[in-house]
Amino acid sequence: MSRDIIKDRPLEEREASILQAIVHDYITTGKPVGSRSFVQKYSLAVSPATMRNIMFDLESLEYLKQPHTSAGRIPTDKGYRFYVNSLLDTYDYSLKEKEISVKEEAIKREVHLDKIFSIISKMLSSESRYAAVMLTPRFDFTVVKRVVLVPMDIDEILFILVTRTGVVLTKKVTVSSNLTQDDLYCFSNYLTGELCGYAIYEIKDSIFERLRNEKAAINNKEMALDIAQLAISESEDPNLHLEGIENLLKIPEMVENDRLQSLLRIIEERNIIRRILEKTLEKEGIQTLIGEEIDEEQVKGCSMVSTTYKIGNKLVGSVGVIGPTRMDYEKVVPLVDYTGRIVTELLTKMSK
Amino acid sequence: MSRDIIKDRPLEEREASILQAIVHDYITTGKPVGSRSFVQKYSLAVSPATMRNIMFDLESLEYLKQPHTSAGRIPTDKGYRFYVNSLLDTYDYSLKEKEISVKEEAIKREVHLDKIFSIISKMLSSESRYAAVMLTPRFDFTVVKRVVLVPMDIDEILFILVTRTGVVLTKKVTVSSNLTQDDLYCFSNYLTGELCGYAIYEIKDSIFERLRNEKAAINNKEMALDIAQLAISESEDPNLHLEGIENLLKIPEMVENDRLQSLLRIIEERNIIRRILEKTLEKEGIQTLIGEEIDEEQVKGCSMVSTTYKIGNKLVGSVGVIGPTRMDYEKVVPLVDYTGRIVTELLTKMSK
DNA sequence: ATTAGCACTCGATATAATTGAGTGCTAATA
DNA sequence: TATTAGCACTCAATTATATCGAGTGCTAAT
Repeated sequence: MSRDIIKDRPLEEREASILQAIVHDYITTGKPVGSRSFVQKYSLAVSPATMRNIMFDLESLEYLKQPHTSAGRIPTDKGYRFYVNSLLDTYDYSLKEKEISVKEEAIKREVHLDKIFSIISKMLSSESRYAAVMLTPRFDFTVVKRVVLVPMDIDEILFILVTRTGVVLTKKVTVSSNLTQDDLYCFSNYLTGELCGYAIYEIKDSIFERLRNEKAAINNKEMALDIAQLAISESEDPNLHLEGIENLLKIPEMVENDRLQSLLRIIEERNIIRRILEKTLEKEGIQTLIGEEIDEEQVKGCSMVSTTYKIGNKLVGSVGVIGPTRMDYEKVVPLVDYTGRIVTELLTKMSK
Repeated sequence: MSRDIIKDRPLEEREASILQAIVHDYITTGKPVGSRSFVQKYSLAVSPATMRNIMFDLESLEYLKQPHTSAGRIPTDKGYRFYVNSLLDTYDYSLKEKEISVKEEAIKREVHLDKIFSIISKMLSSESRYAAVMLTPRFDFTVVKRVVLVPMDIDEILFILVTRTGVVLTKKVTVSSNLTQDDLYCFSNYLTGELCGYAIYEIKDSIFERLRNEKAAINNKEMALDIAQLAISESEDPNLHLEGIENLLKIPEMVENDRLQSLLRIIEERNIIRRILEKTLEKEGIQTLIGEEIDEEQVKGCSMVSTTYKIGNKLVGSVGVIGPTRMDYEKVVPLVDYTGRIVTELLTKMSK
């Protein structure tokens, strides 16, 4: 073993496996790992002194650190990173399939994406025992399939927009002039004809304008467009789900002193998480952000495991878990991966 | 002043006003109120000794208590109760109108009750700086106004049910046989005709059964009924909104040691709150539950201020605020009252 | 390269001392 | 009779001090 202090070199095999074990131990117990108790606990064939030497090396290489001089070692972000990377290399994702019971039947009949994503997030948070986060697809990107107007009252009509994914937008619109059933039927057909196949954002951006300048074959075209435009205008996308914060309150280290502040900011400033998740959209697949790798001043001592999901071949959102840096990655990583694939499958099936 | 220890007697005027002041002081500062500092702070024309005598009496009467022998006094539940009752007597609810800005425009076009109640709850929690709770009307009680079936795919149709309040239920239903536009139009009329005017629960309970045994004037009546029944079957009412728990995390006394457990239980076991709120439905108007008056073992050190709201003349739900016993009742009571009236107004308007 | 031995560190825990805002009681006063 | 001044007492909170033990780094022997 080289006692030379080199800041960066590949780990020897033994070092690597010991580092793994240390990180694992710390994740499960939460107590700094000391040399003596460690060799004892795992009945290792080395003396505490040797272990100390190894640990010293790992500390020089910045995989471990000591909370204070006379304490055991805990992983640094780099240590966690090493651990997680090994996991990622070796993991067999094909397992785990049955662990979650997705309420597919209920989801199949649901037409509000928000509800669906709520169900998924709740599932993920309760399964992981951390907080689940989910960035939902921008509604603006979904493609219109059909528009239906339904009379509700003498001066109110219901605007229904069905998208290609099966998601439905419904809004009430108040109109001044009296419209007959036939008028509405005619409007519906006109709007469906003109808007079908376009994404919401295209419609907002240019289609409306074009249609207004066009000559149409129906009476009262203006009114039909007014109705549609009003209903679509503020198609809010809250597009961030955050579920199961209560789980984080059960983790002692998250509640302690200043860490609670991090937590509060996460809850309140949802934009922080949104920003983080949006960044993960740049690359497909599972991603882990450990401690300081989360590049937000406000958030300290947290990690995030997330993955992207797709509709067909297009990345549309991501879903993941937020928890303390000392997170059970071994359990969470495959869980998140699995969830991502479920969502992809679900959405893709819907949009066919 | 009678130094006799009588367990219950009406308070003298001075005692009452001092009790008021003590409770108020404790609510704002959170520190036990001591005799010396109290007379000092408010430049009262009595000596600390006199104040001690009065406080002693108030303690004998169980309006105040001492956290420990050599500390100042804090209110008991009975003390808070006295304070709140005086507030209720004297309050001028007519103020406060403009303090909240209700996003009426957005709400008007919203057809999903859940969304509307979400907005209201969020408003209430951010305005009160405590957690808002809201029990929504049972969807089962709402009355059907119209049913519309819309084709979505070759084997999928969209079931839309408009209720008298303007709330819309939408569900996807998969059908085996091919249905034409005309079929659906016919179904829609049939279902509207038969179900209109009935409440969902009636339909579930008996109407379906009756219709199945009846001879109908349309083809494929069975299929129409199947569709409707499937869509309505699990008309979930999550019917409890809980918003702004993060506010409670900012209150030191809620985070401390065991109190956090109460909080966690509130979040996780939503049934607790549901139970409490359901009880408030028995009586119209504002209600306050202080400390132990909340008859749930799990919840300690919390108070709830709630009020009922109506559709027309019928009590349908309640809305309120949960916070620490040391809550700013003076602010919260009229706020909750106002919110309740807003909701009543809103719903009543919708259902006309 | 490994290990035994040993002095040293320092957080955690326990114990004692100090402080200060509070009390109750009593006797004098308005 | 109600109020007040005076005084001894209480006790949580703070500060100071001692002890313990699991941990370390270093050195010399294996």
